[in-house]
Amino acid sequence: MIDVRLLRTDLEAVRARMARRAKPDLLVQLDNAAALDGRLREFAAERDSIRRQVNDLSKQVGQLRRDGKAAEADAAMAQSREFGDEEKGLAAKTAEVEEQLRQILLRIPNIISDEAPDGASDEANPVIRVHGFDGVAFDDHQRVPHWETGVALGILDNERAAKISGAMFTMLRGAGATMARALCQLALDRNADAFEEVRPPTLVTTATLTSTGQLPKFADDAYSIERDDLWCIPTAEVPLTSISAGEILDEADLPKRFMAYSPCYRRESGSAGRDTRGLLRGHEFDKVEILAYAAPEQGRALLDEFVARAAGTMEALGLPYRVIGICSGDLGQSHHLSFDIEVYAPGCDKWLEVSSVSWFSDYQARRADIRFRRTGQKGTEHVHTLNGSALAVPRVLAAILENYRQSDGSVAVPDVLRPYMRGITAIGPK
RNA sequence: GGAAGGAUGCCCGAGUGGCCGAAGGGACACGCCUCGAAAGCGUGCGAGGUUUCUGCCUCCGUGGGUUCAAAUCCCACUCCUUCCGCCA
Repeated sequence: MIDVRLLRTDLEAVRARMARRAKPDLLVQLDNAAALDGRLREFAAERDSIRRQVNDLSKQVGQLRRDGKAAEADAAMAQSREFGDEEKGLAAKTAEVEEQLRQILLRIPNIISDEAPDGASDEANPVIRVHGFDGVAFDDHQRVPHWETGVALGILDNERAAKISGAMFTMLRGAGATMARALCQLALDRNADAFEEVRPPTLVTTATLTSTGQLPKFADDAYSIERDDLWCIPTAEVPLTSISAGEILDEADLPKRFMAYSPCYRRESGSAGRDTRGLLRGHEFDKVEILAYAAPEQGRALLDEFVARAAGTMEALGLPYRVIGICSGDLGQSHHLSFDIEVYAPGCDKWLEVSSVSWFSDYQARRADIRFRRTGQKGTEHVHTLNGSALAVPRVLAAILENYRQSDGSVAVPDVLRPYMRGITAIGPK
């Protein structure tokens, strides 16, 4: 959530920056929030003054009792009781307005970085750079979609996945399953130099899913386990971000970095019928996520580092990729500045989004209440959070099945994966 | 699932209605001492809000309640520990 204080000190500036998201209703919500915040401050001042009088009178009652002045003590008690009643009425009004403000604030998106390009939708996202694609010719044997190759080689069995779990679930078999696991291992190993590996819970509380921004607005996108009031994580970003929820960190410990392999669960409620074939979009998939808590001034450089790490892994895998800048109209609710990495899959002739790397400024940290203290200084500030996919398995796997398909129909295993694949160098028909 | 005990500041820990935002210790910071360090001594040391008048308000797991007054009493919940049951 954004800092309410900005609405008091700089409402016009916030409005101007929020306008770039091209959602007119947002500006109305900003005004509403500012107004509610103003009322709340009046209530607070009033309450403080009542509390003060009650506190004073209560102290007097104690003293008067000790001095044996019963009549005066009773008078003070009566007076204090009146203040108490007044306070109760005020507290009820305050609670109501607080809740109204909270509900609005939870739905107001993050302030966009000035660096994010203007644009209405993903179609306006600029290509920042392309690697391994320009001028490269793809052979006919690479122009086979992975769902055909996968079935032919017996490593992709979505038909049975559907029998087991329904549509949009995938099942990898044999060398396909091995390669999926190898990709995770590769991504973890490539980032182990700087990130602590975590194996987090993948079922989380409502509070945890709210901290990262999925709730309350995007409840339909997540699987919920109502009986136990738990949610399936859509990404390891969710539990990793909440590791230090409610904690105050030392500046010296920043940036604090975590990485995690986890399954990810998504209802894909808004995308029924899109990319349903093969491995492009499933309800459950594996991903390795990298994440950092940072001091604000560290954020921008870390964002570049994260992009470089994700891109470096694609390069190591020998996949053509490009880096995309996310424009103002396409930036997610919690995002301050983001880049996507897409790999080219010649078989389906598509650029597949395999990584999204984002800087959230203090938006998530404020929701999760993660702060840090600067060395030798009093007070605290919210940290900045960043995260990105180090590697999203299914689409990378799809890209490998297409880019590495040989003329005989087999698929060569990229060199960097071979150590993780029990010596398999190529996947041939069974 | 059943039973018992517990949750206090960065950590440990005292505190069963007013004099408690909270003893004491540790850690940490600064100063003294020292060639330097350790030890000693002194000072400081939770967070947030409001204000700038260093005053006021809030926070002792969370949420409610009782009271003139709650860390302290009552209720509910959450989490932790131990034991039993169950079970990978």
